[in-house]
Amino acid sequence: MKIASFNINGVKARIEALTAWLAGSDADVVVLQEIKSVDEGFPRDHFADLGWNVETHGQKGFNGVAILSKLPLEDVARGLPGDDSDEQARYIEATVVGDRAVRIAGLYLPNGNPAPGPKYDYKLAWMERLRLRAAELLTTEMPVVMLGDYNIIPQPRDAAHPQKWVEDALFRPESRAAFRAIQYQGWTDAIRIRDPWSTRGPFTFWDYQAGAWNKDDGIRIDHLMLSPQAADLMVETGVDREARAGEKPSDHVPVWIRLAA
DNA sequence: ATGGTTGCCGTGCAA
Repeated sequence: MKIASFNINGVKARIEALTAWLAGSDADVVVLQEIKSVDEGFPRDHFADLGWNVETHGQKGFNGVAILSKLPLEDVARGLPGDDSDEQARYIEATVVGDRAVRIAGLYLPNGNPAPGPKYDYKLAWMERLRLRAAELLTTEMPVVMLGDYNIIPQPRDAAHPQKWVEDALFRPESRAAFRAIQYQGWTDAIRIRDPWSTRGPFTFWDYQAGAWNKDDGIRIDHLMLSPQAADLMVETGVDREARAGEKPSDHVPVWIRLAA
């Protein structure tokens, strides 16, 4: 079972690029972030005609997450638990049954800039809710893949120029500590352990501004976090870097994992 | 150091 995450930065603006990438990938399950669409506006029929089951958790104008799956999706849950007053659409879960049942948690973690400030406070509060949900997911002892745009640069080697990010919400100590607090519950950072001694990258995001892609001025903020039961099934993982060079690209590229499930 | 881009929607905001 191949599982991917792709922050597409607008599903309607990206429908051609996304369709082309899906056709060239053999992904079975894809979580999307920043669909920037309400549920009714999502081009559901377009993807259904291509054989995808579609579950969305959308919002007007910004945010919004979705799951596309070739396999049936069961027990779909929308929204991150822990704050009924939170209106932002950033989290969706579902179970995919291949050879094994795998719980998928697709997330779009708040950016948090400018920091400090209310947006940073929201980011950290959201991460505390995610920590609690992640702990619950581990107790199921299922293979769980918790993946998406975390908006966290875990370590200096995850940025081309880490000194540029020291004041940024993606790299501030509190953000990184909150990420570690989740990771050290027992989650495996699939892209990092693919090349554990890398001193630079791989990157998953390059800003549209200032020629960041041409200078390879990237950061690694899209992550695949695996429960122990999922990590045991891991056979391959990758970053589809070439997607950033295509026509009308997203500023993120897909990250993926293949499980023996 | 500064300025640099894109998407949603029809303007300023979010990233």
